[in-house]
Amino acid sequence: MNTLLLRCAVEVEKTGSFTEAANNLYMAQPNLSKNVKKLESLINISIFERTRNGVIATPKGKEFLNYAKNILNEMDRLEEMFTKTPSEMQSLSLSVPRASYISNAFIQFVKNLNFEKEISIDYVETNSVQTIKNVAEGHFDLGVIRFPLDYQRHFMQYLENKNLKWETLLDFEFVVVFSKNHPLASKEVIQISDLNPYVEIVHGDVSIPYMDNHDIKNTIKNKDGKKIYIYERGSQFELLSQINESYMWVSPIPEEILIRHQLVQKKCVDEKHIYRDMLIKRNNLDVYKNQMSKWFLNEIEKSIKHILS
DNA sequence: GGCACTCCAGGACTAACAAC
DNA sequence: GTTGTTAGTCCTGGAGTGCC
Repeated sequence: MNTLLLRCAVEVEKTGSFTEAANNLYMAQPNLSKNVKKLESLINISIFERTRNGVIATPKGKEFLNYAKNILNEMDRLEEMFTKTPSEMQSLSLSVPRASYISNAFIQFVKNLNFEKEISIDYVETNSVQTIKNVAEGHFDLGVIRFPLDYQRHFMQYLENKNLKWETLLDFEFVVVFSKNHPLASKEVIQISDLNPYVEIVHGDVSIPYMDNHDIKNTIKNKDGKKIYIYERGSQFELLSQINESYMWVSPIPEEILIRHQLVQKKCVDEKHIYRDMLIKRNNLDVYKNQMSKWFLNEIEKSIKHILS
């Protein structure tokens, strides 16, 4: 008995056809047929019941094939462990919202990479609808989307239509962030009306499934106020730290970033909307098999614990 | 019933390789 | 170089299914 015979039998069970299994294994059908027969004579059982519409495994055959699959998996793991070369590519692509705790996790993730090996990482910050598109179309491995819980139904329907899986990362209330020199910086209790005299910095490409831009802008609080729309996160911190009259609604920011940019964040007593950050992935992609994904998600978890502590 | 199609299996043959 | 073994292909046959 050898692993080739086992692979033949396992492939036949997988496809339910000698012909298809032979194609998949790049061998002629008669040879595959002989290999399976040889295996059956070696173990003295019939692994398959041959029918006109293909083959099905017998009860004994199923039992045998389960052992065979375990052996082949172990063989593959063994081979993988000892044939990986130092040049093996570390690759991951992420499409995420503009969130400091996520970028912090990303930095920690990158710090842990092996710089001796090849690296190919894509990290894009964009809106939730674009992230869903990026992941659904296979351009990115993982995505994180953000939406107000009021719009959960829209997003769930959209994710289902795109055949994506999801899991919740974090529910939170937006906090308001501004310069430590902002007139409100010393105020203990902030109300939404306190912000009216000041300039709000807003991400300009907010998007909600099944809603057009006009509808979305109508949902934004303080819609008649003073606004600066930005499309990348670097400018946001520069504006907030340099323009003392500016403020922004954000997810909770890690303390070290606030210190670095000389910012303060405060809860607003009358802001009660809950937002949700959600991890999304394609149905056919088992990201937990991907070591890189695991590392990144581990850093996200740590980052979330950090901002909640 | 006849025919075409599909699937599996067996026989004949070939090529590569190791042992002597 | 010869022989035996192994693993592969090609050709073909048997048998079931679907269609007319």
